[in-house]
Amino acid sequence: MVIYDSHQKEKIDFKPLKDKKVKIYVCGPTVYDDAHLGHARSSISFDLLRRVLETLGYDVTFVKNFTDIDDKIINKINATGKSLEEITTHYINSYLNDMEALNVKRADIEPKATESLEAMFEIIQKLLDKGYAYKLPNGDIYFDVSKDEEYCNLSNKCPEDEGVHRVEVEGKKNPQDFALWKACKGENDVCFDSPFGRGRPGWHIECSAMIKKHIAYSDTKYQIDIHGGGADLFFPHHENEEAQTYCAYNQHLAKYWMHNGFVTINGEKMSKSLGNSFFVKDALKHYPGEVLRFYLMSTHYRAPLNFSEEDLIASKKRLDKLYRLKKRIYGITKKQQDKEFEEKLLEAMRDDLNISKALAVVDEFVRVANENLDKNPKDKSLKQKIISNIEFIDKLLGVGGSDAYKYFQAGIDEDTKKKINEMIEKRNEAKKEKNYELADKIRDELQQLGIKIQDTPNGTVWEKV
RNA sequence: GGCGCCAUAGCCAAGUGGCUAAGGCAGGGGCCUGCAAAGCCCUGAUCCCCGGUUCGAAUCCGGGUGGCGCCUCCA
Repeated sequence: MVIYDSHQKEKIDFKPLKDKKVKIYVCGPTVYDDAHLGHARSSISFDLLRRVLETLGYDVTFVKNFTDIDDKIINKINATGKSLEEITTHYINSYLNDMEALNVKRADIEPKATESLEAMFEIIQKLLDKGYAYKLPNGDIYFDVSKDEEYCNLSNKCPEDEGVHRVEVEGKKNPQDFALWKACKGENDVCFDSPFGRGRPGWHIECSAMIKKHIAYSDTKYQIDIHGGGADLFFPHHENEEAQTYCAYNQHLAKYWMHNGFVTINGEKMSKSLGNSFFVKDALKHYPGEVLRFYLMSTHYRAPLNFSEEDLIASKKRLDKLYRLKKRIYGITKKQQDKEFEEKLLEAMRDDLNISKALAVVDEFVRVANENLDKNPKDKSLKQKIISNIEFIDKLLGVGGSDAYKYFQAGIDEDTKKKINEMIEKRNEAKKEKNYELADKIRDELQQLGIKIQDTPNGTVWEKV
């Protein structure tokens, strides 16, 4: 496996810290709102990584956190009058539902920040003891970047002079210093007890703590193998995580850093502050999760993906072809492994998740399979290989696993299905009597209902347009 | 202002020094079909511009132009 490391800025051979074990931590969402397509893409990107590693035989431990305490959540509490728990539980469930629809595997561990406070206290205490952190008179605790010689080596993105904006707080030693602990700010704040007084954690400390608590090695140069997240998290979030962990434990945080590119709309980053968010749950009203997944993963994970419905439709047509092939071999249950195909697909994906190459391999497989089925419609061995290959595609890429008929008939209720079948029956009778005028009329009627039919050797089948 | 990323056919998108620049969508032609649909076959770009390195560059270097991101919460 070769992956692109954001820190070294090049593709490098992946070698786990220990044996065949791989520990991955991905920054999950802050749960104050529904997931948008950007969350979906990030999730799918790292889901692909996980699937490839697992298929390669690695023993993967995958952790994705929920940030369930932060300013936006507090704002929501104050705006709605609901409790923290109510709000975060609601959005966590919503997120998990969306990701399930996108066929993203659940993480092995899904820690919440509010349940990892002890681990944060430990890090903060160590940083205070070692002189890497200082407490202000108001109770806030800051990380002192000037004490960390390695600060900024990870992302290399620290501004030398004044940045455009920065959180200004009275008493901070350096503008770049960031909060480890924020003292309670009054009635409308959400606060927890701590050895440093009541307050709440800074954002960056949460991830360092959850990593330490759940998966970190303590006897290696790095705590985990891979740390992932959106490209916007590289600086300052990941830089700060690394600084805290390194200064507290004298271990680097992760051996490999991976960052996914953004989903953009009209070329601009999709984000809540820009007001151009596109929620997953809304997209799911119009397109099946699998179609959405296929579209979002069809651009390499590091490149930006400019969302367009036109491209999504084009992408769906590509997936349709896989399912039409699957329909052609419907009913076959025996499998015959096709090692050559699996190796080809895997080879593409193990090159830093080269999805374009992988999908080209899938396209070629579909084309050749159709060609061979045209020539030898009864070739059992061929059909068994096709079944096996589609299963492998599902395992590795997370698409193609649905029932082929249901895929094309999604969103059509039973009554309508019955009606469609009756019309097709009538048309077939008309065809038998060579009453093509009537047959064509029925076909037109179906077309008007949004139903496209195909006469095949196995009878007439239909699809929702 | 600091630090980065990107620019390949109508659209999406691989390729990072060398056979005829992958693949998909759309378009055109054909086979198949009662006609369709589906499927299959054929069909398209010299790679943003200028200069350089090299026997040889879309691929490396320099300079432009254009787009985007991070530096503030953010996947």
